[in-house]
Amino acid sequence: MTQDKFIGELEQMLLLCVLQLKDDAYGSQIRSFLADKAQRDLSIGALYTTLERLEQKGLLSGRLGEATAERGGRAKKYYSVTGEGRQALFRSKEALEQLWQGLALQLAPQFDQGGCTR
Amino acid sequence: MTQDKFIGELEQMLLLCVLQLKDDAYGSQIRSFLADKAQRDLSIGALYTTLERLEQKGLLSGRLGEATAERGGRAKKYYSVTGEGRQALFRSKEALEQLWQGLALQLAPQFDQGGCTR
DNA sequence: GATATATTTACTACAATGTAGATTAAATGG
DNA sequence: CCATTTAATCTACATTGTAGTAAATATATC
Repeated sequence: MTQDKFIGELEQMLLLCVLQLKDDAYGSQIRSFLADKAQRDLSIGALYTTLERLEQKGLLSGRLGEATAERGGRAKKYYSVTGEGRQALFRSKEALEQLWQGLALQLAPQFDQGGCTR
Repeated sequence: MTQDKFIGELEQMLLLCVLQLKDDAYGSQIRSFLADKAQRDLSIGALYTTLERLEQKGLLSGRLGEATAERGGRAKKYYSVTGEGRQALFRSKEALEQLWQGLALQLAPQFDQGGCTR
């Protein structure tokens, strides 16, 4: 076993969302944030399933919030990234950066498709 | 359907390896490159399966090389990244960068674990 | 205070990706 | 030709990604 396993891309993204949202990181906020910043629209189910898995793996920790909702609704579950989660994120970032090394420029000029070819 | 689907992290990495290796991008080279640059060791099977899928999705294109091996051995299959592949890579990079935005610094100071807690 | 309604999480099932071990293919050297 | 080397394919299963539906729980209303 490689011991330090890699995390999936969506998992990475959700960890980052939680970090960014700080004290306001719960389900629907996270979902909106992801859609807004990364143009990635998840269904409710997809979101919570992944959040749950991250918690089980110890990369996120969740605690139920008080019943302080303005309107109605069930209690929110607030998430925060654990030390292990931060480490996982950092490793993924490093790996990707190594592979992108010196490649950014060669990529852009090739973007000439996108529909109309004539 | 969201039309522009996201690719997995390993898929990203393999596409990047192929770009980096240019005219020398075939199985075992890619595998070595990945292990070297990103500390990610794949089994032979894991590698080729993913390469094959990328080809099927049109993100990679492969062509069999001549029988120019120095020693013995089967013909190599050389890969190159298609325009669609470059586009997919670019999108993933953009999304991740958006989410990392302004976060890099807050991460480093937290790296104090790693074994001894006392 | 019973019930409609809003907000949020949990459950269930399936598709796509990630992973590896064993096998096959094809070339060279003796 | 047979052992050896190099490389790719096959088969099977684990992990992640995804979504639809249901359940929980608060407020509003009459």
